Amino acid sequence: MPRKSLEHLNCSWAQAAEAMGDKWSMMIIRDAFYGVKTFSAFADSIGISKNILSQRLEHLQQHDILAKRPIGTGSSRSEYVLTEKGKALFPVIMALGQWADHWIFGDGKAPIVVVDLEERKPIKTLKVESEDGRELTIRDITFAAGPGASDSTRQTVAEVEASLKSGAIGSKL
Amino acid sequence: MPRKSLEHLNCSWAQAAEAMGDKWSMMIIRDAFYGVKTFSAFADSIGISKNILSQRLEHLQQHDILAKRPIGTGSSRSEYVLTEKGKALFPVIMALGQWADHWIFGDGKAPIVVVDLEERKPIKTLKVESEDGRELTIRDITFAAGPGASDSTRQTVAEVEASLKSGAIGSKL
DNA sequence: AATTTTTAGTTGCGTTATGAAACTATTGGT
DNA sequence: ACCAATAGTTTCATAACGCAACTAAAAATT
Repeated sequence: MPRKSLEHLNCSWAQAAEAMGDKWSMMIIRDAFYGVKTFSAFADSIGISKNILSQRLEHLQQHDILAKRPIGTGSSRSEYVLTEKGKALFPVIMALGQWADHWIFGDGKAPIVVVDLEERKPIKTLKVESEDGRELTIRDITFAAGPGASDSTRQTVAEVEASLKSGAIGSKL
Repeated sequence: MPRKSLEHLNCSWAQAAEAMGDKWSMMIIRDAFYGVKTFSAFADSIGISKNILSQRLEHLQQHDILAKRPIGTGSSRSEYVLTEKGKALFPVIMALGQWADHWIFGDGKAPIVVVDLEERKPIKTLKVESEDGRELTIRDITFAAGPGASDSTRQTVAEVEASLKSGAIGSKL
């Protein structure tokens, strides 16, 4: 029984989970944002076995989140850096850190503070907002079938608007 | 060799990864936000084996992300719902979905659209911002030791400010 | 009221992934 | 030329996964 994959699912979160959804990949990405670049620096920083690290670096490269490139010019040694796609995880990583800061460590007890280099002050807490800037909770939104919805349910943006008026597919908590 | 845990690490991301850092937990949380509540609904929705689902629901309860409660009043059957701590993952889940929408499916091809119930329009893309509202990239921030930094490096907010002026511990990408 | 179906799990077992240590090969420093 | 560090790969015991079969209680159906 080969291990189950989520890759075939037409779902953003399934795809995200497949790309970075294990604890080692998450720690490697965190380290990459932190500025860690070399194999042994990753290994030392997160205490991962070298064979597993090797595997995960390969996985993250295949998903175009990390890229392996020669260190400096003309060196045959290499380093791992975030791609554009990887750097785009910035809001995800920040939101996750803020969540743990608040809900695991408690406010004012976070081991690491993320600071804006210009103002030298902690960054703003990420919030979900409507197009016009109202702060939203889970009760204020719904999930609707999008233009890339699977198979026969494919629809245009206009059709999504229509489906929203007549119930949509989302749910209230 | 027991499986390695990140629980002892004094790091927000390690704690977050330990709590929700595997693909099944992520999918269960996504489903919970979507409104899924019962054991079999989770199983059908994400195609997970029942023994693994059982384990993960237990894990998420232990981390106070999900709570098990009787369905309706006086019923002996139960359902799983997000706790306050679980609901606080809202920005994380939204940021992750937006990332995959853009970088895996491509804009305008997302299978699911998250819509503001009031305006009936897609929600705003989450961004990292400074305290005064400037949009920040990874190059605009640094990581500094916080008040809860481990062991001997513990310091006050004032000391963090001071350490920032003299180099800090963060890095540039 | 008796029967069937659904729900919510648990148990057993073969297969896969992980983790520690040992091993290799290349590079950098002295 | 020598020694240490870097960047992995290989080996093997053990833990976790995944399927199928099983159980027990509640809900629905006859």
